[in-house]
Amino acid sequence: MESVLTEAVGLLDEAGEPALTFRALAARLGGGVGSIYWYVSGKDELLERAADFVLEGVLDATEGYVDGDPVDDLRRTAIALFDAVADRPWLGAYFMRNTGSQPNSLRYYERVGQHVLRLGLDPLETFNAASAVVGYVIGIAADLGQQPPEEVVDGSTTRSDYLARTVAEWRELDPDEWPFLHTIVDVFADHDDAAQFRAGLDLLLAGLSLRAGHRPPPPPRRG
Amino acid sequence: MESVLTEAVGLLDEAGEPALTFRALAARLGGGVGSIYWYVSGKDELLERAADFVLEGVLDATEGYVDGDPVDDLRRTAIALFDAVADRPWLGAYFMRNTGSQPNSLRYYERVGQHVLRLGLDPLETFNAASAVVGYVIGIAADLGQQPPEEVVDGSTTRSDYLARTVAEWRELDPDEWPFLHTIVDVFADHDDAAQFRAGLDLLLAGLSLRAGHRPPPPPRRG
DNA sequence: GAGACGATAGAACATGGTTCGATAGGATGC
DNA sequence: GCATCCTATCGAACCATGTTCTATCGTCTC
Repeated sequence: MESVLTEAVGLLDEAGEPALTFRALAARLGGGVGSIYWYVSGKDELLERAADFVLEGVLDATEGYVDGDPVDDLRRTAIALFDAVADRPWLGAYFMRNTGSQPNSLRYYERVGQHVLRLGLDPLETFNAASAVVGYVIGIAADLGQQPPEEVVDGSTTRSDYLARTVAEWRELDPDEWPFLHTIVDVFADHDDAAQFRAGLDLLLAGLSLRAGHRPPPPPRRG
Repeated sequence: MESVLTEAVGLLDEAGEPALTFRALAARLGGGVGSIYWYVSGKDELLERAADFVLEGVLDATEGYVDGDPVDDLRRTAIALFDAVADRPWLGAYFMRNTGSQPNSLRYYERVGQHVLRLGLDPLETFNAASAVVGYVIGIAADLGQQPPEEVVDGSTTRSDYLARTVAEWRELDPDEWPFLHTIVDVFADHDDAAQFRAGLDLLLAGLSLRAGHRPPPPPRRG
C-alpha cells in the first residue's frame, strides 16, 4: 500500500529520520510491526522508497520546464529539487543511492541531463555538467539539512537564536586569524539559505554557459 | 586519549560506518565498553571527533596553498578535501555538522574563504562563493561515497562489474525516452570519479572568475 | 468444504547504544 | 597513616530497535 509510504514520510517530516521506527510506523498505521515487512525488505528500502516517493512529486512539478533557455530551465529544475529537500532535511542523505529501488532518482538525472544536452556540448562535458549540477544541489541541500540538535529536540532556542549565538561566537574570534569569517559575519547574520543556494547555482551555471559558448546571461535579480 | 580516535578511524576506514560499534572499538582498544564514554559523550560525538580528526590532516596538507592565483589555490584546496573524503566514504555525511565539536570544519571554511577574499568581491558574494565551493566538494564527495552494498559486504562482484551492469541496464532503456543517458553511457562506462569532480569544480570556478572580473583562465588540461 | 495465497499480527531474537555502580590507583588534606 | 576525593577503567544490565518466525485471518478457487 501507498499509505505505508505516506505515513513514513509523515513521520520523517515531523521529527526527522530517527523518528521513523518500525514500531512508530506500525502504531501510526494501526497495525503490527511485522506487516511492514510485507511491503519493504527492511529499513534501507523503506527510506529509499520514501525518498523516491517524494522525488516523484518533484518530477511532476518540473515536468513542463522545457520551453525557455536551456540554462533557465536547468536553473528552475535545480531549484525545484532544492526546495523539496530544504523542506525535508532527511531527504538529502538518501538521494543518489542507486540501489535499484530509486527509479525517480535516475529520472531526475535524465531530466537535468536533457537540459544540458540542448547546450550542444560533447558527451563527456555533458556528463560532467549534469553530474555537477545534481551533485551541487544535493550537497548544498544536505548541508542545510543538518539542523542543530538543541533547537529540534528541545524547543528552548529558536533557529534565529542559534544563528545569533553562532554570530556572536564568530565575532569573538581574532580578526587577524579569521579574516574571512569577520568579513562575512554581517551578511551571514541575516542570510537566506535559498538565496545562498541560488547564488552558488548561478556561479555554476555561468561557468557552464561560458563553456557552451553562450553569452552568459546575467543572473536574475533578486532581493 | 588520541588512540580512541585513531582506532575509531581505523575501523571506519576498514569497513565503513556500521563497523564502528562501541564493542568493536573497545575490543580493539583492549578495554571495556564503558571506558569510551569517559572520552566522548556518545556515538554522535565520536563520529564528529573522528571526522574532525581526519580533517585536521587535510588542513595541514593545504597549509601552504597561498602563493599562486587565488582560483588555483582554491582549486587545490578543494581537491585536497575531495581526495580525503573520496578515500573515506563515511566522512561525507559528518561534515558541516556544526555542533561545536568540529573546530576544523570551521577552519577549513575559513581557509577556503581566505582564497575567495583575494578575489575582491563584496562580502555577500564572498560568502556565497565560499559556501558554494565547500558545499560542492562535500556534496559530490558524499555522493561518490555511496557505494553499492553488494560489492562491499559480499566480495562477489567488483566495482567495475557493478559499473558494467549499470551500463548494460542503461543501454536497454528506450533511447527516445532517455536521450541523455544514451548520450553519456559511453563516457560513463569508463569515467573517473576524481576527474568528474574536477570538471564540475572547474565550471564553478570559471563562473566565479567571471564574476570576479578575471579573464577566466582555461582549465588545466587533463587526460 | 479444502487448500492456496495475499496480508496481517505480534512474540521472540540479536544487536548495539547507553547507564550505572563498582573498583583501582594516585593525589591531597588532616 | 588514614580518609577523602578525583581520574580512569571496567563490564554487567537496561533499553530501544531492526529483523525473523510462526500463527492467524479472509478470500478466492476448485
